[in-house]
Amino acid sequence: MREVRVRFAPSPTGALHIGGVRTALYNYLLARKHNGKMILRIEDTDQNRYVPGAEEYIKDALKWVGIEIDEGPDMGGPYTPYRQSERKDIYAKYTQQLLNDGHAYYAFDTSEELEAMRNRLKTQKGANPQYDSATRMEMKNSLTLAEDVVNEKIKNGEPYVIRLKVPAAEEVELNDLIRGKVTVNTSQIDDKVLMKSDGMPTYHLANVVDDYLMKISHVIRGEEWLPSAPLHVLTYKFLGWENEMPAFAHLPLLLKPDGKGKLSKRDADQLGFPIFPLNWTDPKTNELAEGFKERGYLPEALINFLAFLGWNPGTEQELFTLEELASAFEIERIGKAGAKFDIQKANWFNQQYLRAKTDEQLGQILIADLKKEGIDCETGKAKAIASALRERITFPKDIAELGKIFFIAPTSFDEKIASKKWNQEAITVMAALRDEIKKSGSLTTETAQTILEKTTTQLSIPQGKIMQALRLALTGGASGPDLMIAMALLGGDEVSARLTYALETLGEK
RNA sequence: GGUCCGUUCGUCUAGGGGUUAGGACACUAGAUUUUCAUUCUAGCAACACGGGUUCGAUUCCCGUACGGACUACCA
Repeated sequence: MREVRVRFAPSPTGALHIGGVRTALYNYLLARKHNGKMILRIEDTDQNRYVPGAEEYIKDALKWVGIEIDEGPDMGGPYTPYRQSERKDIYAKYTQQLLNDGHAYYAFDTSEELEAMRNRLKTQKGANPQYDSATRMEMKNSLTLAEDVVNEKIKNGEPYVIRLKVPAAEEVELNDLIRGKVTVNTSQIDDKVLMKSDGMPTYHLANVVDDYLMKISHVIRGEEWLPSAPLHVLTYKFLGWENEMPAFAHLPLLLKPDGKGKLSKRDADQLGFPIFPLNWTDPKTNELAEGFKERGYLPEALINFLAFLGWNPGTEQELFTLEELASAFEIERIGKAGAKFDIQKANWFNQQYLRAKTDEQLGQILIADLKKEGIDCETGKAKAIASALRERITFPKDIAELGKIFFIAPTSFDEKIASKKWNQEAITVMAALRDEIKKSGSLTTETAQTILEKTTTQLSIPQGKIMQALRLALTGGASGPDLMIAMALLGGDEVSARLTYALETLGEK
């Protein structure tokens, strides 16, 4: 088998979509599995859609999820440059070859003329409204115009494009690694523009030329390319590269969670989850789209989740590191059908990976988040809080959100719980408990438990009846970590102060 | 409209001519946790439809339906 060389070839037209991240991931996994190379190629041949900052964003996003690039615009490589706008003369050379061999031709039709042709054909039953073997002889091109007229037009600087001369009726076969044999008749393919009037190649030409020159072994890309893949095969043939043609694998699309159709930013916004890996500010609208990173998703969780959207190892293992994914990955195990994007599963992965962190790591997250709110927390305490909270967090920010109660006393109380649980019994116990705690000095998980037991037995009130009232008094809410641990973390003084405040505020009603 | 691609629980999927069609997320219930969460156990729940082929089809073939992609001097 030849050296595995794959490429991720995004267009810098905006933020990298989550689907693009998955495409990059599958490419990367194949490269890693076979000790091959991962190439980043920037496909910036459309000057109208170019968005400043997009290329940087793409690189940052790949870096964040852990996809490493072996060759690309920044680090270079044996087939430099890796930005298509810098390869114009290369494309010109091969376009000329195609022209010389009679596989391509000049076309001078204006956009109005093209539109008129399409409109005319649309009304005819059975006709494809496209520039192809059936229509090209009616158009203005080097096939219909005399040679000297063509030369004259070019000399005068008239705008022209170069089109591929697709044969009339041939079966073009393509063996897709995911879909198997795909056959298309050339009568369905139009004479695609290879070179635009601004001298830039189109995707169809640039992608074939670059994949060949960069010795790409596998083209793994989205399903939206499947219909034009036969055209690319044809181009390889015309260029004489049929034997070096890469293998193709067209990935199923990522679909919207509800309903039908492919996942769009709109759907994500509506359902309240990100679609870009990192924060992205649209330079046109100045609108900020929050990224998975900023939303609290761990890169390893996102990757694991994404990998399973359309692929699975065939075993029952669900949690995979990037390295494990790479060794388990097989193109043949990629599914054919589109996968709906289920953010709940992503959340579950995130929870799994977050919990796998140590108390130290979680404690550091807590310290950093608290600092933003002007709260200082020493590492020992942070670790203890993290340990108490670790089972109840999905996102890193949850630690500080839940842990805040250890630093900020409640100023208000959940009314529902108060009306249900703050009764005479509770008040009696709370008051007694406060007095006991005041006397006892320091508080540990064990002493808190002992004091609570002692107090409730003395008053002969079952503990279970007042636990929620106690939590309410201490935290203002109805849920949280183990109460004894919470009391020890708070310390005797703070506990009695909070009990006093609760007794005063909630009163006897 | 045309071309191409697809269709197993609500979702991600395993499987594959004879299976109690398996797992995970979500959901529901019970246990544990003197609360909540966690954890554990159980439950709910799927082969789009119609024809073939076959002793037998969810699996193979053909249609139909539905869905998607493409149909630009965008990628």
